[in-house]
Amino acid sequence: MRWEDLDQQPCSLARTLAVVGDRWTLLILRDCFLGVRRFDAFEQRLGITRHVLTDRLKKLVSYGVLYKSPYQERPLREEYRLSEKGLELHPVILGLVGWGDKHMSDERGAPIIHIHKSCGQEMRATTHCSGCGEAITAKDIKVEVAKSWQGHLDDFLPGKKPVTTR
Amino acid sequence: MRWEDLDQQPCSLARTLAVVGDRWTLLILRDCFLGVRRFDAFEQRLGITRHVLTDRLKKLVSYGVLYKSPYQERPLREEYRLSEKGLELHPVILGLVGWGDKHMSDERGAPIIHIHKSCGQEMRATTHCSGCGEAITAKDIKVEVAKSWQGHLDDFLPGKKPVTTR
DNA sequence: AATATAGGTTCCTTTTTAGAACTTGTCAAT
DNA sequence: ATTGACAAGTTCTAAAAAGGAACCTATATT
Repeated sequence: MRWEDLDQQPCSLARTLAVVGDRWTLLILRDCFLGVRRFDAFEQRLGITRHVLTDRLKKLVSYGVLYKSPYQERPLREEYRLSEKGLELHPVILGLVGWGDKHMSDERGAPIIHIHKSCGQEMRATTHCSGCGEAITAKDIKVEVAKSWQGHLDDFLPGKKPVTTR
Repeated sequence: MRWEDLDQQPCSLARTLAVVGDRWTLLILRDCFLGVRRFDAFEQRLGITRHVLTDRLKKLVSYGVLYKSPYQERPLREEYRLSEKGLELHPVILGLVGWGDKHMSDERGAPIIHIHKSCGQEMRATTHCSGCGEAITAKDIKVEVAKSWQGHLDDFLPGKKPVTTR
């Protein structure tokens, strides 16, 4: 599979990765969520090369995750801000941070804490079913091909029981 | 910043990306969650080159996200399975899929649906505060440096109010 | 006239990835 | 006994992406 075809794949995960699935994009978005908006600020904080940064910002703008907003004229200078679509990536960031807090921390623990403004508590993100509101884990979910895709995706879900050769 | 240093960064997002932040790893993990376990199955489903697949599987095993489990001897054959640590990446996958379902679908809608086994309903994932249980969005959260890191991370959070030059 | 600033672009080198062929141990068929 | 198939790799070369440094443009400041 070539990378440029990823956003045409019949899989929402693949299509999302076409936008955020490279080496740098999620780090750029992390900084966006922390309030970073300017080219040189991203460059200095991330140690990314200018060439790659230009390319990633362009891509994020073209997908509508960020938008450019002028903060001065003469000479025109623009900053990059999260769109509504971009803000909706926050659960992904929280998920990655939460896993890292738990599994990748050293003896000093998590470097950053998240405070839920409305209840004031330090929080981690938990994932719930939109239907019943209950918290879920991987084993609580099963997947099926959507009706509108049946017949076009038959080989996507592997056989339920992987064949054990003996 | 070089990629190999990412898992030493004082940021849980960066450390998680050291494990899953490259072009292919999350697609491999998607297939793991769908029940794929064998080298050649990953290869055929993803169209990934064998060289890169070998490397990514090795890395995932070394980080404890997958483990190898023999399914035959003579010749020894092993399959790759999600560890508990790997299963805990499910919220990340659900977050990415959910965003793609909403923002990257074509006219046929989401290809795959998720069913919450215990309530039987088709679901999307929602993200909640572990403290009060309420659903949250990006704007409901603020971040702070953890006490154990104060003094070592002062420049990580940018100034609250980005300086507007005019 | 020289310097600084923000946001790039260009050029060259190094690292990754793609694509295809080759390897190894075992079994089944000719 | 030889040939072929299978699973899970490894090894090669070529192409694509990323790293690193210098250069560019418009404006404002010294």
